[in-house]
Amino acid sequence: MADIPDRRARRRAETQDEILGLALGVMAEEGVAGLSMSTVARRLGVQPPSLYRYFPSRTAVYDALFERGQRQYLDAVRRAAEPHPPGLRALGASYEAGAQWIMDNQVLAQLLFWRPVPGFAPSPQAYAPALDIHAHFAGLIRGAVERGELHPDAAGDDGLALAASLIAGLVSQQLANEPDAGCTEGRYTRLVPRLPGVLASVYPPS
Amino acid sequence: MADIPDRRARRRAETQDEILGLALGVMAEEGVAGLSMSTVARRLGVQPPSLYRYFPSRTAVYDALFERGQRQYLDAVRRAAEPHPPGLRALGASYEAGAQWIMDNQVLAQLLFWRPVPGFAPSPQAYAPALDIHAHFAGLIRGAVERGELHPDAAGDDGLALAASLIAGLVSQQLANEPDAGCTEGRYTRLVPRLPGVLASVYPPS
DNA sequence: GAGTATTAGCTAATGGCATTAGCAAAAGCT
DNA sequence: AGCTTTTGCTAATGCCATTAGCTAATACTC
Repeated sequence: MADIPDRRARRRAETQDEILGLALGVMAEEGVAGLSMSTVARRLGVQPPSLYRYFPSRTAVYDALFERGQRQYLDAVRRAAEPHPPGLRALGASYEAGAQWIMDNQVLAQLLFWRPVPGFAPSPQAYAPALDIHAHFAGLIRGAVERGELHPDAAGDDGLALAASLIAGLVSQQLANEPDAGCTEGRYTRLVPRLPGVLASVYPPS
Repeated sequence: MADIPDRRARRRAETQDEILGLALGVMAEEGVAGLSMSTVARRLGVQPPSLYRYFPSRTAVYDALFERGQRQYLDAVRRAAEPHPPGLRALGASYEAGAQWIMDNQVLAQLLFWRPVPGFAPSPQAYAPALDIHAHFAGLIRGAVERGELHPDAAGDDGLALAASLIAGLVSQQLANEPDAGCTEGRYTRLVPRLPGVLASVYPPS
C-alpha cells in the first residue's frame, strides 16, 4: 500500500494544519492569549496530551501561526502590488490589501503585530518574512521617489517610519474601536485609500 | 481612637492601591495577560484567597487599572494642552504628552488601547473617561480650524479619525518594534512633534 | 469597659490548565 | 511474520482562579 512515498508524513501535516485551524477558531472566540490546548484537543476529538505529538508546546502553536500569518500577509501585499510598477499606485494597492487581510484575519494580525501573548516571542525563522515585508514597502516608496511622485526624503528613515505608521494607525484604531466593521465601511480603514495622498502631501515632490 | 472618621476604609484603600501597584509590576514582567492573582498575593505577603477581600475577581483588578489609566492619560493630555489656546500648538503638546505617558506606562497603555486580555471588557464607569479623551482632541482640532490653522474638513469625521490614527500609528509601531527606546529617541515616537505639521499639510487652511 | 458586628486573614477544596511519563494499539516497513 | 515508528491513551504533577467556612482582630455601641 506504499502508493505514496510518505503517507504518514502527509497525514501528520494534515493534522498539524487542522490543529492550527482549530487554534485560530479558539483564539477568535477567546482572544489571542486565550488559546487553550485542552479546548483545541476537545474540538479535534482527542485527549489533550495527544496534541503534544504534533506540537511540543502551546508556544510552538503560536510560532507556527505566526509564521503562517507572516507568509500570508506578505503574499497579500506583494500580490496587490504586482500589477503596478513600483510607485504610489502600487503602494496604495498594497496598503489596501494589507488592511483587508488584517481585518479578515484579526487574530493572526494581533499575534503578528501586537504580541499580546506573555512569554511568546517568535523564533527567528518565523520572524524572517517580517523583514521581507519591510523591504517590500521600502521598495515601493523608493519607486515612488524615482517616478517623481514623492520627495526623496520619503525614502529616508523618517519617511519609511511614517509610511509604516500611517497604515498601522488606521488599522489599530479600527481593530480597537470597530472590529466588526468591513474594511471599506470602517470609520478608520475606509481612509486607507487616502494614505498615498497623505504621504504625497507630507512629502511633495521637490 | 476614632481620630479619623473611617480608619479602616483608609487602610483598605491603601491596600487596594498597593495591590494595583504590584499588579502593574507583574504585568510589566509577564505581559498584560500574564497577571496572576497568586503572584500578586505572594508579593503582598498574603495568601491568594485574601486578595478577594479587596477585589472580587482578577477582572476587577483589570477594571480598576483600566480606570486609573484612563484618568492618568486624560490628565496628562489635558495638562499639556492647558498653557496653550486650543489649536495646533495645543494639539502638538497633547500628542507629545500622550506619547510620553504611553511609553512610560506601557502595560497600562496596552490595557487601555489594545485589550489584550481575553474575557476582559471595561465596565461603563471605567470606560467613561475615554469619551472625554476623544472630546479633548476633537476640541483642540476645532480650535485649530477656528484659528485658521486647519481646513474645516479636519474637524469632520474623517479628519478626527485621521488625527487619532496618526498618533496611534506612531505609538503602536514604537511599542511593537522598539519598546525600550525613550520617547524622544525612538524611531517612531520621535516623529510625534511633526504630527501637527502632517495634519496641516493634509488639511491646509483653504 | 463589655458586648456585638464587621473585617481581614487563614486553610481546605474544586475544577481548570499545560505539560510529562509511561503504556498499548495501530500503521508502515523488511 | 516480525520489527520499528507513530499515535493515541490514562495517570500524575504542579500551577492557576475562585469559593466556602472558620478564626482572630478590629472598630463601633451602649
